[in-house]
Amino acid sequence: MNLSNAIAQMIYDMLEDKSEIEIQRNILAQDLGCVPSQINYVLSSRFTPERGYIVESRRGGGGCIRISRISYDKNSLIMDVVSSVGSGVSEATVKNHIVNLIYHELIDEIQARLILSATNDINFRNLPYNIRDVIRASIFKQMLLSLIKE
Amino acid sequence: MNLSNAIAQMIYDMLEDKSEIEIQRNILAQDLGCVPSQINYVLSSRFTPERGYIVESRRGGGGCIRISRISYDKNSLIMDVVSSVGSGVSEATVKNHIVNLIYHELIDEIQARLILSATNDINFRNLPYNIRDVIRASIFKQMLLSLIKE
DNA sequence: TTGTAAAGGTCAAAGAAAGTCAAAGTCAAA
DNA sequence: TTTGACTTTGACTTTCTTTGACCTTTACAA
Repeated sequence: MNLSNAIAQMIYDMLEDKSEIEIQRNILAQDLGCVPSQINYVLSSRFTPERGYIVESRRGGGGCIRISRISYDKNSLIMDVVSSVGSGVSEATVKNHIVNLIYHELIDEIQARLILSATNDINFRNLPYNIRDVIRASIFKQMLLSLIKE
Repeated sequence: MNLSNAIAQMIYDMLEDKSEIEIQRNILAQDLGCVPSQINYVLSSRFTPERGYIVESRRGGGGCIRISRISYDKNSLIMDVVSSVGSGVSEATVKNHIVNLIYHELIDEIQARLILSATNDINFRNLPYNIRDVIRASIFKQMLLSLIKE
């Protein structure tokens, strides 16, 4: 297990029973024996809006980082995801959306697996990269739309 | 016995008592005294959907390859479909399979809609015809396998 | 009012995996 | 003997992580 995953896990744990936590970047980094900017990396790669998190911070003396979970209106979440996906989307971004959709119980594990396997890069092996993301976006959106079709 | 078979055998052995393993490509290659990309060759030639395997991976520091095996007996009908789909499949054929799978209650309505929208030709409109069926076949098989994973 | 220390932010380079692809090699069957 | 499927190899690519140098913002004391 790499460092970033460990840090992420620690933050997930802290968010277990609260919907919002405040951390001090330098202190957390010191506890973990890592460089402070690593915390930023973890936050920007894992605690994204796609996954349903908001990250805010305040600099200067007494500064801190606040991480909170967003709660969505369920009915419009899927449409929000559809419209936030542009003409192309990476595999990693799809994964982020899926994490959030599962969290909000809009899809179950099996449906998540179906979407992930349909959008997996393995299916596009022999296509040029710029086209892969376009096809993936189309598939992802079609699948999401099929979920709300009545 | 050639190298590829030896590698495959080693992986089969590791999967003997677990249904899922994680390996590190470079380490395995080093243990075996082969080039890392040989592992990819073995995986893509032998650990295929038709044979009931799902292969996933993560790059970068701490990256790894996860190989999971599907149990044949439980869902032999789905596996039959997977292996009857060749390297390419038409939209119409997918539909026929779906009807059949629903009839046998192996998938529900929502799952059927997900599969149909993922394999819909609309997603492949800017691809040449000969490629469409290949991509569709890959997606269809990956999705079916994901249903019986675990 | 201003200077300074104490936060956090940004970015790019280096490192650490895995993936791709095509050329070359092997070998058995026609 | 040729052909074609399968295998082996290695150069190059893509993705993700780690690190550190430098930047910006803020609170507070002088």
